[in-house]
Amino acid sequence: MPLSQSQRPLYEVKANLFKGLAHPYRIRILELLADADEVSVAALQAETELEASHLSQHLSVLRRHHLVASERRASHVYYRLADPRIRELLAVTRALLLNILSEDRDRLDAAQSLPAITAESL
Amino acid sequence: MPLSQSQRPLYEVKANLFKGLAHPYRIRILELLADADEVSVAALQAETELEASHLSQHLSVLRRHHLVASERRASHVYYRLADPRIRELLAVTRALLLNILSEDRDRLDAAQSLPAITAESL
DNA sequence: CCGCGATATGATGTTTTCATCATGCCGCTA
DNA sequence: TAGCGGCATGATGAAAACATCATATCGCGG
Repeated sequence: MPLSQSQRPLYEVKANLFKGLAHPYRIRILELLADADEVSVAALQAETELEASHLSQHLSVLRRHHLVASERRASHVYYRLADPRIRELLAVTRALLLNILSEDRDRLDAAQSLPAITAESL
Repeated sequence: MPLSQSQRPLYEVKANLFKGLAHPYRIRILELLADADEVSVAALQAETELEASHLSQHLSVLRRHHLVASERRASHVYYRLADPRIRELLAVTRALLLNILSEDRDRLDAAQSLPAITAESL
């Protein structure tokens, strides 16, 4: 029997959580859910333009990682974030990313202000 | 030419960041760095018990994702977090994880308080 | 200047994840 | 209850990430 999540070293569980987040479509899905509180699969499909079964697989990954919860009402299924802290996590990530990207841009700008590299300069 | 990070859709860049975090050893490394401000490769190797080149590859991944910065002094190389917000990100993640795990444990406890499943009961 | 300890890079086989397609299940409505 | 729309699951080939080993670089002491 594999170890249950709660008796594995915490850094493994953490890495596992990040694996759940490590795909562009899944980020998009989570951000849609973060903005809207509750979104139907049909709406997600419309927004993401993913093929139904492909979307469904990503939703399944998110469920497996306990990042989203789903509820069936009538013939539609609605998803929402499993925990409000996920919103917080996304927000911190965005802030971090903006820091990193702006430093990148600075480096890029600095590089571009240098003289161009030509065949002769080598 | 591939798109530079800063001109790609943000959700791709975000997913990419999470990919950088999506490995147990890399989490361990980041946590060691988060606690200590600056750690030499030799110390990281001692703590993680990784083979040198294996550790070095993970450090290289972390560098590529701009999560850590390194500096060589004398014959040793020292690593530190590239941005203080990474500490914040790890903290939020820990908090989120504890929420998720405690809910897991609740479900587990509830399940264990039910009568056992036996061959006869099926 | 040579060799050694410390770290990094490259190449390769293996495992994991992704994308796609086919198929299955469920609840609604005719 | 038959059939359809909405969603999920399973199987398969392709792509990416991982682990391991061999090799390369860099600084220092001898």
